[in-house]
Amino acid sequence: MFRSHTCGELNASHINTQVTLAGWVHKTRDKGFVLWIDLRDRYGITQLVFDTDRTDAALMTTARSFGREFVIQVTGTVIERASKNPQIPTGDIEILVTGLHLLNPSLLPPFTIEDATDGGEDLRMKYRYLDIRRNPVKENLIFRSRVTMEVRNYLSGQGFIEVETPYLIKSTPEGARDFVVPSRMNAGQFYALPQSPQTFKQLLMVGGLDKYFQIVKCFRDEDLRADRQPEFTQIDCEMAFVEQEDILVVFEGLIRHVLKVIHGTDPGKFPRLTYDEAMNLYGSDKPDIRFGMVFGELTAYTKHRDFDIFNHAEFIAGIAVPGAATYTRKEIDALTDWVRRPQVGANGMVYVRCNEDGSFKSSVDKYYEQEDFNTWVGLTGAKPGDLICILSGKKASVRSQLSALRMEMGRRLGLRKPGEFAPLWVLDFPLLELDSKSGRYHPMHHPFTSPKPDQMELLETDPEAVRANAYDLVLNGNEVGGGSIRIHHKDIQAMMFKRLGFTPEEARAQFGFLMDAFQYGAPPHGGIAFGLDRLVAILGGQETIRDFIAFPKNNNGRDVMIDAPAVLDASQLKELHLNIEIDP
RNA sequence: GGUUCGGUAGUUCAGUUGGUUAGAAUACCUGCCUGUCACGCAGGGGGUCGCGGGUUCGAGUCCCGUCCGGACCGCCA
Repeated sequence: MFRSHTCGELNASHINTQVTLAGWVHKTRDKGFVLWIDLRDRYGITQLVFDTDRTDAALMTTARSFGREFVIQVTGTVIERASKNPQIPTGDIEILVTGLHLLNPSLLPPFTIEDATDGGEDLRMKYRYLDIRRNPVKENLIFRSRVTMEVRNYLSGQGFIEVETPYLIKSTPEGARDFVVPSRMNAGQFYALPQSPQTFKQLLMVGGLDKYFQIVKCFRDEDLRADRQPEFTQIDCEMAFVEQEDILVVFEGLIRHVLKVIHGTDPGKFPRLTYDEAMNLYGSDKPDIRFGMVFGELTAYTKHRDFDIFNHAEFIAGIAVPGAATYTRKEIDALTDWVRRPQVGANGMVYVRCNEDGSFKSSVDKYYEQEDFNTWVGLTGAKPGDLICILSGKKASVRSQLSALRMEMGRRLGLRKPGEFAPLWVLDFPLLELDSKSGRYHPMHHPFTSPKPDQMELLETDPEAVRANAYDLVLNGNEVGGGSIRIHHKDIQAMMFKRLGFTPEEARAQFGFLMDAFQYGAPPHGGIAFGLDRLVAILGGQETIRDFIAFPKNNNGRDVMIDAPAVLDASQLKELHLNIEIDP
């Protein structure tokens, strides 16, 4: 028996029992006459004690020789501490050690194994196995496991079955870039790793499985972010014989179940906004609705004076930042610089200070009258003490810039509270987007998404006006899930590919298997997929998903621990029929 | 592809206008310490200032290039 107890479970009720523990030497405190070792494992820390009165001298010498992160096994008696530590669960007791066994020594770790480690990100990733010993990372991984378990519990309870779909599939030029895998047995041919199991789950519906889910790795060869990894996990779901409302109800239930079990909270029925409403109110299709600052559109109320910038702008909108009227000129200038950064891209910012006495101070005082400001106050919902920030320009640009400003001010004012969860559905997404570079339409969700039934003919006359049976689940300003009711008729799917610029031959080559399947009694179906990494990070109140992934990749898609990706040796390349030339 | 911040002791960082022997904290080592738990006290070791080039009497500091890391824009059906 390696251990009789863990390092987290002993307390006063165990006093006088003989125990065997195993774990890592977390910290040693040597007072000369007495020596303590904090022994750590996954479950907690238990204090070992050695002293000159009660401990064999040789044993004490051995204990002194142990360094940080040595793995040891100890036997001893649980005794009451002379001075207790109320900070930790095991703080009432300690182990008077009678036997000591070194299981494995350790090199000195390159950073401290503590909650507030001195290690930087890069170093922690290189020695991730040490990083995982730290509470914050360990707790996140345990948290993820709990969330995943609850997802399985809920979906299983709803009659879903988990089916695995293949990882080695076929590349398609649509959407994100594929990771590809060369085929040794088929010279010159490549598999692609799935960006999602989309077509397979639809085929499972044709197969009659009715309610499917899978917690599955997906792969996208695109640039990374704090909340984006090249391989990530989705909760992938599909149902047959459903319409949109059925999906919303089932998966709203999933999120509410998880929130209830994990956090003991229930946000109630989720609010719903159409895409158009979300864009008008928040300038974003994934608004954080934990706070207000909704957009006031001022375009029609700014054109009657001599202010050229507004007179020439396509779109003018403002938000009322609560309590920010006290901002100094310097602070407002800094804010203006912030929105002018290339990442935001505004040309400038007009402000109106709404003073407590009802007067206004604005950067456009010489062009506009008090009555104009009163109109703007009405449109933005500003209160005395607020600062109205106004951006102007192209409609799409102003929306994204003002949304960025809104999120930033929400953050600065502490309105984006980590423990608060504000989910909502965003519905009725546009089916298609015009790609300005290629001049082609591409699907906003994916090419299997069904248009609203009454808008089929618009597909030819006004494609951008067509709305889809597509929906996103948004949580605290993040898209955590998205899905749609799919096309299940071959003819409609063919028409969609045509609209997207596929020739019939291309459509057949890439998705013939799907359209064939649709001819054999495909049921109406739809589904949704949740980004598990992001969902877990948000539920855990954190911004970055990396510490919810055991072995994440860095900004450049590298695993710095195993040093991947790496070059292949010549024999391996030959076997794969590959001849590599690197672009200079 | 781009913007931006950073790279100095094992680690996290400071380093002024370019000027003496590059500092602090922490970690580590040694000694002391009768109840610690962020233990304390005294002492000690520890540096190719990412790399290459340039300017200069003199470069951690300025310039150019490059590599590495973080955040972001594009991208992510």
